[in-house]
Amino acid sequence: MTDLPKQRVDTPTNFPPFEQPCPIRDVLDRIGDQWSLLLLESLAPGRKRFSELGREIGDISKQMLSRTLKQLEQDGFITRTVYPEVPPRVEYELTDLGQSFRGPMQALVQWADANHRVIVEARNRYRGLD
Amino acid sequence: MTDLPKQRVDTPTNFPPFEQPCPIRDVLDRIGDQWSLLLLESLAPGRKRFSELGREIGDISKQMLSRTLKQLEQDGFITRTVYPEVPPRVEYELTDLGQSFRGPMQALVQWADANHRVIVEARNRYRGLD
DNA sequence: CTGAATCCCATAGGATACTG
DNA sequence: CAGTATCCTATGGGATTCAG
Repeated sequence: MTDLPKQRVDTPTNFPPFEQPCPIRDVLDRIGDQWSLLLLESLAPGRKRFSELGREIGDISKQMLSRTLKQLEQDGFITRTVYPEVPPRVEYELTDLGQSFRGPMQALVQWADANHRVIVEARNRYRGLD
Repeated sequence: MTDLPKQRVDTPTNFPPFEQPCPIRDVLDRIGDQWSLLLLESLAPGRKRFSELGREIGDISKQMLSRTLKQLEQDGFITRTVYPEVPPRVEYELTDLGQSFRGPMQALVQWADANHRVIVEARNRYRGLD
């Protein structure tokens, strides 16, 4: 029984609460994990099957691959199609929602790619003046 | 002594490794945490001080506020200015790098805002067919 | 092959108390 | 006010094993 993660309405903490649970945070909490973005990227070219995704990502465990795909399916980013064959085959594919996400995702990816160098330099500079 | 997080080159796992440590992942690992994006958003309008940010975010602990700001500073997203006054005042402000990040960030935020409803519906639909 | 279940550890992140 | 240090819990996520 996978009880879905509750919405963080619990402990207020030492700063006075301010905004209601916002959509941004809700979305980011889901696709902000270690693998979601990578998987959506991998699925961008087209439908792929389980192990194919595993190979492409490289260092993801089967467990996390499975979990993350399920999350993405639940949230409506991808579809999961099972082919009742002898060695089972399952294919994943972006939904319209998933496709529509490619825009902002690409913006992010491109920015990261373009600015990675600057960031690394900043880190090194920071370390330098310890 | 805050030893910086190492680069995940350790255990290969059960899938054969595939890509070298990529910039995307490196960047996302940093701004993909629970608070970075929120803070960058908060700082978008202009420079703000520590407690001001804390109040705006609402449910962030002082500790995480401090840590996250330091991370963002290290990576060159923001600057930290200390005013040697009686009650100390510290202000944070986006750097050029931080500013340049607003583009992709806004894309993401707007998408999240626009599609949150659809996602929530997808989740509920999924729960329905248990 | 595609997962689910179990075990286990490392880390994120909150609470609190203390400092300059 | 703006942090830092300490402690502690919850969660993320890998490894391994089991199942259809």
